[in-house]
Amino acid sequence: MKGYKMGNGQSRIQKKNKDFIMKAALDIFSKYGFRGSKLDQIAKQSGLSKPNLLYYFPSKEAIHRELLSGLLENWLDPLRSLNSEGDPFEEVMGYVRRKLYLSKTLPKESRLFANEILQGAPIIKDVLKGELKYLVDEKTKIIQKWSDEGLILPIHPYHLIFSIWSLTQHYADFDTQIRAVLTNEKPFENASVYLETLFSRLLKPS
Amino acid sequence: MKGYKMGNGQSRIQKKNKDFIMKAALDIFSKYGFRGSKLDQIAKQSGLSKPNLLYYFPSKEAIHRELLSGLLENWLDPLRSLNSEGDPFEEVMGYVRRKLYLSKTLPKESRLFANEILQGAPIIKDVLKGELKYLVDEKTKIIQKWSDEGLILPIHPYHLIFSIWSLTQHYADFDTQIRAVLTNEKPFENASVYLETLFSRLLKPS
DNA sequence: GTCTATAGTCTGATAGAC
DNA sequence: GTCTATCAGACTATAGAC
Repeated sequence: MKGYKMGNGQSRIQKKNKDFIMKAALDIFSKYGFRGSKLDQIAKQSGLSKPNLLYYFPSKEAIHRELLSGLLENWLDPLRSLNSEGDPFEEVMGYVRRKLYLSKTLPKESRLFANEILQGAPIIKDVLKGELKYLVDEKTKIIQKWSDEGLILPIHPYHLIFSIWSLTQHYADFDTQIRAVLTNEKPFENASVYLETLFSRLLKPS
Repeated sequence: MKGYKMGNGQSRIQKKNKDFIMKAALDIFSKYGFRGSKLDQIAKQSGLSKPNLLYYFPSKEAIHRELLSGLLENWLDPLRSLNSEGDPFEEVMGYVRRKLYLSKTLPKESRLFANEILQGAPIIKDVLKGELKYLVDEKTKIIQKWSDEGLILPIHPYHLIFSIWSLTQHYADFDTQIRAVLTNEKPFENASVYLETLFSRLLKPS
């Protein structure tokens, strides 16, 4: 086994250590943002020494960029699969469910994204104005059509998308506040039921 | 006029400089969080020298704490005035309108709050678990009663509050993302109409 | 009250032994 | 590949002149 290389030219150990670093970096960057995060913390959290971090990555910024770019695909995919051929309400609700699932399973990634946006999106601004805007423009056309045809209630398609983003991501991003208020409940389980009701009343023709 | 003191023992100039500092600090802290913000930036932004900042405030942390505590009253008040004697839908909608107005007029304060929550609320956790939780517990009882009596549609009162928080604050906190997608629109004006529709369909008995 | 100068600490990154 | 040692710059905060 010794000397065995992975497909991308990295040994098992290299891959494992890179994973440790990425996991630790996600912990720290998602909490404190880029400038508030220190390599010392990430080193400690990952169990590696600070110079060793910089053996695997050229700089602090490189770690941060790699985290963000790994995140973006995950973030855009749920909207991509909204299908113009499907049942209108189920398609929108499917998007809601996928976004809520992301918030539940990847809350730190959600907070990393939130931190980036709060700072004015210095790194991903181009993606937002390009790929994201293009995707939203496409999908809102579909929603507008459904709305015009009476398959769902009349709705502002862009703000519908924004409300899906806000309602689902809130459970990850403001987790601390929600748990401070809800002491005896599992937030995500009731959120799931609540959002079904909300979007049903918002969109289903009666 | 020379030597005139304000009621709290501060001269006009002192008050004015403190204001400059607080305004600059809000700009910086709301973007980068506490640890990501540097006194140099705040000094430059406020037009004062760095040692002069520390003449008015004992430390960087003191500036941050004063910003947060000044914010909290603003943040809790809109919920406080939800009145059990009023018209149920109008009372909830009034809360939505007040929160959206805060997001529109104080977006930086909203992002300062978001940053504090993302970091696990190290400073205001006690307020969240105390004052905020108490307030939410009280108001959700009122909403539950309205719901039980059929004055509004059946609803999970806590998640209704969360959805009001998320939908209104999103327009301030994720402003960068929204403006990247919506290039030809004034977000807050359409948000106002959209949220009227959303909460009307969600709550009004038909 | 405001400044320059600087103390003392922290931070990202590098050098070099093993 | 990983470590110890350390550099150069940045950071919060203080001292002391004016």
